[in-house]
Parts: sequence; C-alpha cells; structure tokens
Amino acid sequence: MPAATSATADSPRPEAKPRRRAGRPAAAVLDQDGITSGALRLIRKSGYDGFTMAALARTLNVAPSALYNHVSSKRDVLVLVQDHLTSFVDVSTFEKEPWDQAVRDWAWSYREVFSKHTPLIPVIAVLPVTDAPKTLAMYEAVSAGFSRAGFPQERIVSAIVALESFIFGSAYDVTAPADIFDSGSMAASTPNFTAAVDSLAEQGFERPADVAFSLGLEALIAGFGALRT
Amino acid sequence: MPAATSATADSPRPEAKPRRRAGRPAAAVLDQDGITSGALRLIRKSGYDGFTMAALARTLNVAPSALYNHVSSKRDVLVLVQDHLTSFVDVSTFEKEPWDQAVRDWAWSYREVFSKHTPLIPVIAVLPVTDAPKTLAMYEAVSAGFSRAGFPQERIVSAIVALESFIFGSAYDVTAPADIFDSGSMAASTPNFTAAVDSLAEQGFERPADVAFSLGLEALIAGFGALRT
DNA sequence: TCCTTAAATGAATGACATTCATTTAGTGGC
DNA sequence: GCCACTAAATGAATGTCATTCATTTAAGGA
Repeated sequence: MPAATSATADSPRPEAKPRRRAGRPAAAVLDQDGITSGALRLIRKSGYDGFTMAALARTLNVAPSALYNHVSSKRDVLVLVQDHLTSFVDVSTFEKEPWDQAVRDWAWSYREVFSKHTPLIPVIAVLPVTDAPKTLAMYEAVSAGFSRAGFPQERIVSAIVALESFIFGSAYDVTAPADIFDSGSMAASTPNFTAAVDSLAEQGFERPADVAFSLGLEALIAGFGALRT
Repeated sequence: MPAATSATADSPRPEAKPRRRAGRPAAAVLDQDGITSGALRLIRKSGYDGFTMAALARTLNVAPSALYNHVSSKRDVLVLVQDHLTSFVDVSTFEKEPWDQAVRDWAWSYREVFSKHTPLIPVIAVLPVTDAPKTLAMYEAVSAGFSRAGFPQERIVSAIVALESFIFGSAYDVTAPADIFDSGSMAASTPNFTAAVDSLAEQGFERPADVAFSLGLEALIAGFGALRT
C-alpha cells in the first residue's frame, strides 16, 4: 500500500534536488532537502521535545525506517537543520556597513536565529565545517569582512570563535526563565548578589538578556576593533 | 536479599548527612550527597554517554528505582552534579587580587571545570539559582568582588551574565576536534576563511581554543573595566 | 512488642532510535 | 518491449532508556 507516493495535498512539501548519480535508478518521495524542511516544520510545531524520528516520518508521510536511507542518524538530521538555519543569519551587512556595525548586526542576527534552537548548540559547537556548507559560507563572508577591515590575518579565526562562543552562550540566556536569579529564601545570605539583582530589576528592562548581550558584544567589538591596522 | 546494605569494601563510598527529620525513622544507604558523588565518579569513569540511571544505581549498589526516593528525575541528578562542580570554581581570587586579575582567574577556572562537563551547560544555563546553592554562593562572591571594585550596581548582573555566556560557549570549544575548521574540498570557494585558518595554524598553538578564549576574555575585561567608577 | 513510615526492591511500561529482511518500482542495456 | 539492477520504502523486530508502582523491609518511638 504505497500511499506515501501520493502527495496528499494537505501541505506544500518542497521536494527538490533529484540528487541521483549518473545514469542510476531512483524513485523520490524523500531526500535530504525534504527531510530538512520537514524537520524544521516539525520543530516549529512541536519543539525539540516532539522532534522524534517517528514524528518526522509521519510529517513526511513515510515510515520511520525510510529516513535511514538518507541520513544515518537523528544527529545527522540535526546537522542538516542547523546548517539550513545558518543561512538565515544575516551576513549581508559585511558588504554594506563599517566593520563594527557589521559585526553587531551579524551577532544579533546569529543569536536571534539560534535562541529558538538552543538544542542545536551542542551539535554546532563541535561540528566540523566540512559537514555544514552553509555554515562554512557564513564563515567565509565574515572572514572576508574582517580581512577587508584590516584585521590581522592570524587572529581572524580566534576573534570569530570568541564571538561565536559568546553568541551561543547568550542564546541560552534568551530562553532562561525570568526569575532565574531570584535567590528566594537564601537572599539573606547573599546580600551583594541580591542587591545587584534587585538593582537590575528596578531598571525594568523588558528583556534583561538583551542588556547583557549588548554589554558583552560592545566590549568585544571595542576590544577587537583596536586590533585592526 | 538485602545485599545492598553491606558496604562491600570495593569502593570508599563517602556517605554523609543523615538528613532525617526530627524523630522520624530512617535507614540510610542512599542520600543526595551519596548520589552526587556516585554520579560524579560514574561520569568520570564512563562519561556522559555511560551515565544512565541504571549504571548510577549499580555504582551505588542499589536498584535503579531506589534512586527515585531521593531525586525526581535524571535531570535532578545533573543539577546536583552541576552544583557540586561549581564549588570547584575558584572565587578566592576576588579577595586577593585586583578586579581584573580576579575576573581572569575566575573565568579560566570556570571554563576549565565545565569544559569537561559540557552536557551540563544546557542545564546550568537556564537553572534557577534557588535550585543550586553552591552556584548561588559563587555568584555572591563574584558580585561582592565587582561591587568592591566600584562596578555600578545595576550592571553587575549583566556583566556576570555576559562573562558566563562567553565562558559556557568557550567550554564547548575546548572539546571540539582539532580539525573542526578544515574546509576540505570546499577550500577553493572559501579563500578568505581558508587563509585565516591556515594563518592561525602556522602559529602552531597547542590549544587554539585557549587563544580564542584569552582574546575574548581580555576584551571583555578591558571593556567592563572601563565601567568602574 | 507493635506501629508507623522512609527507603529499597523488582517487575512492568512506554518512548525512543536504529536495524534488517523483504518488497516495490524506475531506468538503462538489450 | 523486456530484464536485470538497484535505490528507496516498508513494517516488524531489537535493545536501551527513564520512570512508575505495588510490595517488602527494617529502624525507632510509643
């Protein structure tokens, strides 16, 4: 009962890239692009908790085992998703703005994208760039921007890594509960910290995580900017 | 067959804190401290992959279900572990060194501890401090140091959050494979990035992650230092 | 000695990811 | 047009987990 073949018109599934090797047979229904966009759709609807291989297969009208003809593990799917998401990070700014503003735009955009996908961070952080072409393309655009701005060649990668580390860490903050620093019954024994927390609260910022991100990012931009020749 | 009661002298299990409520009965064998140190021992031996509730129970000579009399989930155990680890982070430096050196020492120590425990980062990053007393104590020591150094009250928390974000992100880098930036066959299409990577490699640093960490940390310290009055 | 109760037990349960022997259906060679 | 080949889909296992629950065990206060 090959019901999977019929594209039951309930969802606009964007199947692309035949991906077949020269003169060899093939069917269709499923490929890496389809899996990627199905995964992204599923994650948006059900979050990372609801993101199971079975649920992904259901999204794609396919048996779970069929997925393994195109990816070798769930982690593989996460890598595909992360690489796809990276293409939403804005690097165009490096071709339009001065270095400092470009870094600022890029960093905010990068954090924005992955703050909704923090479960990917442990995957991205240690992923060889070879496995993620769009991510590599992002690095290329950013490196070019740094280079053009007179950044010393041998420090470009370190600077990008440092910024990225800060961005990934900050992405988690965005999702933290608002009362994360409420010391509760232990307030009495932590006077300095409690005072600091209260003092920040009094400022009434809507997104405290944005304040911390801005503070750190500006320090990094200022510090790195001084390295340019 | 209560073989669990006999402390089969094969491992020095540091059971402490009777933790019993006034005049109520109790046995022993297991408590949160014992679970925490057993978990840490297991993680050190088998890593986070080998860290299962069943393996933890075996480490403690107990049935898996027994654990649930003391913790309500595996996540709970991770929280206990993370809080325990935080007590290894060196904050003594805030009472001995000038502010900038203290921040430097603290940050390196913090990253060092958690670079061996990156699977805890997603847990820590969004954990209310109420659930982690030793972590709260660390924040208190750091806040006090910032305060004493003339840091504006209402920016202390944001500065700490920014530093912590950078530290967590950087902890992942330590564990990344050495060839993570090897662009392989795509090198030709990413000339700027490839050149930057090669240029860094030529420097021959033993731990490139340390270079990036130092670069970012010094920028943050310099930037934040300027805020002091 | 008995009663109460925290803590331990071991046998389910239910999610999962992943594997495998089969089946299905295009495609290129004839 | 037919065949043989082979990528891709199927569905029925498998094995690993965390977690639950009905029972049992034993210490301490009465």
